[in-house]
This record gives sequence, structure tokens and C-alpha cells, in this order.
Amino acid sequence: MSTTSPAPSGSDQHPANYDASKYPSVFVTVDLAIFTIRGGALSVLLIERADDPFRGAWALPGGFIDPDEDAETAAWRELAEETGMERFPGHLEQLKTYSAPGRDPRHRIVSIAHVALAPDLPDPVAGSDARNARWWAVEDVLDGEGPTLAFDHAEILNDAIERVRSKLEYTTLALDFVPEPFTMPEVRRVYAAVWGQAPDRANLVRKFTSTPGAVVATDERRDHGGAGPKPLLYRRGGTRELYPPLLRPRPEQSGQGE
Amino acid sequence: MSTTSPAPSGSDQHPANYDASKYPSVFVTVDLAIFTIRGGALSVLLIERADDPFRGAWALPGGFIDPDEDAETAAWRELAEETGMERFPGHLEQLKTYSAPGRDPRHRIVSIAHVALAPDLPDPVAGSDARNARWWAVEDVLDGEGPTLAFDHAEILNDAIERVRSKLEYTTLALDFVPEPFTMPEVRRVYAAVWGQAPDRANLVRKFTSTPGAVVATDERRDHGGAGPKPLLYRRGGTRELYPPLLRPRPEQSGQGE
DNA sequence: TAAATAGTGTCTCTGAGACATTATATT
DNA sequence: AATATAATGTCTCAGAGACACTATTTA
Repeated sequence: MSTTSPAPSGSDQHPANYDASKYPSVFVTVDLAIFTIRGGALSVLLIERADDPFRGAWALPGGFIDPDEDAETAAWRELAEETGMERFPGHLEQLKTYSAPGRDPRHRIVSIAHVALAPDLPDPVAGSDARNARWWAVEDVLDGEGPTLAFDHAEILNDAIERVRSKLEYTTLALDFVPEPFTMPEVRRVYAAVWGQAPDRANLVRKFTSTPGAVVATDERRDHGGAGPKPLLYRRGGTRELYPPLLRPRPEQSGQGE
Repeated sequence: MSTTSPAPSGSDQHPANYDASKYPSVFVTVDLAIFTIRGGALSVLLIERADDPFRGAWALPGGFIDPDEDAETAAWRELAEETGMERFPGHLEQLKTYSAPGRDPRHRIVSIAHVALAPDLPDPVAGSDARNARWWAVEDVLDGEGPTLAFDHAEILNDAIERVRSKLEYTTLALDFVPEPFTMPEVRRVYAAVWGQAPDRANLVRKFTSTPGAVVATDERRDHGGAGPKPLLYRRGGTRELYPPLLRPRPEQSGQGE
């Protein structure tokens, strides 16, 4: 059927009796868009490249998949290494795989990108290789006021941000940005940081407290030292889905109906 | 940092000066969950395996990524090959990448799975290798009344179905299941087939016709030969997002609020 | 005329958005 | 007191769900 591809021999669609020499070696890596909220701003961890290509540009952390690992395991391992914690204390999910032939000028590298997020992440550890790593406010990176990104990492970061923004609509993902126990005003500040716009206080609280199993109220309140009543503390519940979703406001769209 | 992984030498997170011999060869393939609607039933294309492993089991079509291709290009090529058409006339998107070390017992294979769908796909071509390929009703595969699936393809298929079901909620993806021009009753039958439950006629029509740019009405009607008035014909508009979404009914959930 | 289907009207109820009100805390 | 914040109440409107009604076609 195919005239363009070196089809597998025989009827097997999988490479049992396959001539591997026809294919150049392919490296498979994981890349990570790690988000946290620092100073009220959605922030992402980037690493400054010390070598060419893209020397001096900034890149998403990443690394190779070991022979005995799947991508998710490799991503958890990288998370622990990059943040210097034994076990990364947040959420991780696969984002998308990037496979353009020229995305790395040296080798064919297929990268399985992931999104991770956690509350209160510390400044990244200085690696044994003394490479430069730091948190950047996402807004600055998008504005172009921040660093230049290496490879296709600008595209990956865009996709990752859109994933987080949209999952805040129909899941309780925002709760993974705050340490337990948390207050509703804290959750609201997560929405403000990620969307750039906070939902109405009353509506947000109603959504979370009226979704069965989303959050569990404790009988304690947080003393934040400032003025006003002490907000009630909650813990995460088992329910991950917000139904119906908490939709972010869309930009006004013009266009004709039928 | 890592004690478990053979870390790249130096500070480079990408494999410029990397000892490739430390890693066994990894094959990268694309797998395809191709959906269409036949006889009112959501159906998926499967191929019977002629060789071990999983001889006699059924698998999603797939194949290798060529050195000069990205995954999407490879998927389009496979689509054309499997359906026997020069250009696959439907929608394609990346689903998820599957990378468990043991998912293929012979080699390390990382598979970038895709979801494709189109209206009115013909019976699959008999390949030059005379392998068996056919459409299966998704319902039968899920029931276990259908074929046994090879590798981790049951998991991939499940993920693919869930992707299609959920995208029908917040996009106009249903329109890619019908040939242009189409009628609203046809679109409704798509929802019925994918969700197992049709939305209310009036509400569905309101949603599509009141979303600016979603569909464009023609001034023609389809003669379907049967009783009743001839339904109005539409074409797809540029808008892909349904906002607010057309949510499918959720199963009753129990659980305690706060 | 009966039956089938397309298209539209409309009633009700949920829930989002917006804002007011009350309660609780600090200075 | 004045100010700040948390929590809740409530008014309004958009839109989903359900269903009725009319129109159009075939048998």
C-alpha cells in the first residue's frame, strides 16, 4: 500500500522481524513543564543551557527514559531530581509528544512532554553540574520579557499553560496548587494567578462546597494575622471532576450565527 | 543528582555528547484508533494479527515513523494506507503516548497513539499482505463480545473513546462524523452513537445554530425519501468550540458535600 | 387520514454572575 | 471606630431539559 515508507516485512504491523538498521537511532526523553505559584504569579521552572545548541537559552527540564521505565516513572524521577525533593509532592500528567525531525539539531529526539504542578516549591537545587535553574513568572515568558526558550519549548510551554488553564475549569486541579489544609481564598488566588482573572468569591465557594466530595471542611480556621475573620480550612476530597464546570470567561467573539 | 539513571555527561540535559550505547534501541511507532459510524453504531477499525505475539488477537493499525516524518505526518500516511484513500477525509489528533517497557514483548516500543474519525469510511482494503481488517462496533469491543485486543490496545481504545466522547461536549467534533452537507438529525445521530444517548432535538439544534460560526445553513433540503419534511442542509463553519459546552448527562453520583 | 419526521415554541428550573449584607477580626 | 476580609444571602438572567405544537412529507 505504501510507496513512501519502508513497510515492515510480512503482515506484522509491529517490528518483530524488522530490519532495525533501516532506522537511525531515536532517543526518547521526557520534558517537564513544572508550575507553581510564587508571589501570586504562575511560575515555571527553567534551566539555562550551558552548551550549544541554544547555549544561553532556557529550556524545560527533562531527561532520558531509562530502559526499565515508562515515561511517567521517568517524569517522577526527573521531578524529584530537579526540585531536590525525595518525592515530588504534586500533580503530574502527560501532556503531548513532540516529534518533529528537526526539533533537536543533533539527534532525532522524541520528547514526551508532561505537566507538573505543586504548591510551595522551593528554589531549584543547584545541580552538581552547577547549571543555572530558576522560576520564571509565566507572564514574563509569554510577554517576551523573559528568557528565550530553546528547541520547541515555547510551543510546549504554551500547550502546557493551556492545559492547566482549561483543567481548572472542569476539574479540581486548582487544589493541587495549595498545601493542605487550605482555605477558599487561597484557592481563589490560584484561579487568579492561572487565569489572570479571579472568579467571583461567592460563586467559587459555592462550586467547590456544593460539588459532592470535592472538598472536606475541617472545623479549624487559619490565623493569617491580618484583619478579618479567620477563613475555614478544607482538605481535598476524592472527587476530581467539577460538573457542571466552572467556565472561565471567554474573550468576546464576533461572527455570524446561521 | 540521579543515582538510578545513566545521566548525560556534563551539564547538558540533551544528548549532544551522549553515549548512545548505554541505551537499547527504541522504536517509535504511531497507533491509530480510527472511528466512523456505521449502521448507527460507533465503530473502530481493527486488524487481526497473523503472527505472534498475540497471533489471532486484534490490534489497532499502526506503523513506524519514518526518519523524515513527525508523528502526525506518519499518522496521516498510515490513515491513507489503512483506508485505501489518497487523503483521509476526516479529523486526526494526537491522543497519548504509551511507553511501558513490557508493552511489546519483543522490543522496546514507544507508541504515539492518535485518534482519527471520518464519515462514511469504506470497508478496509485487503492489504498486499492479505491481513484481516474490519470495522467493529465499539460497544461489542467494550462488552467483551468482540475480539481480544493485542498489547495494551484495550487501554488505548478506552482512552480514545473517552477523548471522543468528551470532545463532543465542548467542540463541534461531531460534524467530522458526517459528510457535507449534513442535516441536524444526522448530527444528532452522531451524538446518539457516541454517547449512547441522544441530546434533545430542540436543544441540540439551538446549540449548533446559536453558536456563531459553528454551522452555516444552506438554502437546500435533503430528500431522504421517507415520511416527513425534508431537513435543512448545513455546512461546517469555522468555529470549533462550543461555549458553553453541550454536556452529556452524568451518571448519578452519590457522596457527601461538605 | 394516519404516521413519521423536522422545526420551532415555551415553560420550568438550575445555576452563573453580580452585588449586598452580615460576621469576624486587626489596628 | 475604622478597616479589612470571610462567609453567606439574594436578585436577575442565560441557558439546559423537557415537552408541546405545528408543518411537511409519504403511504
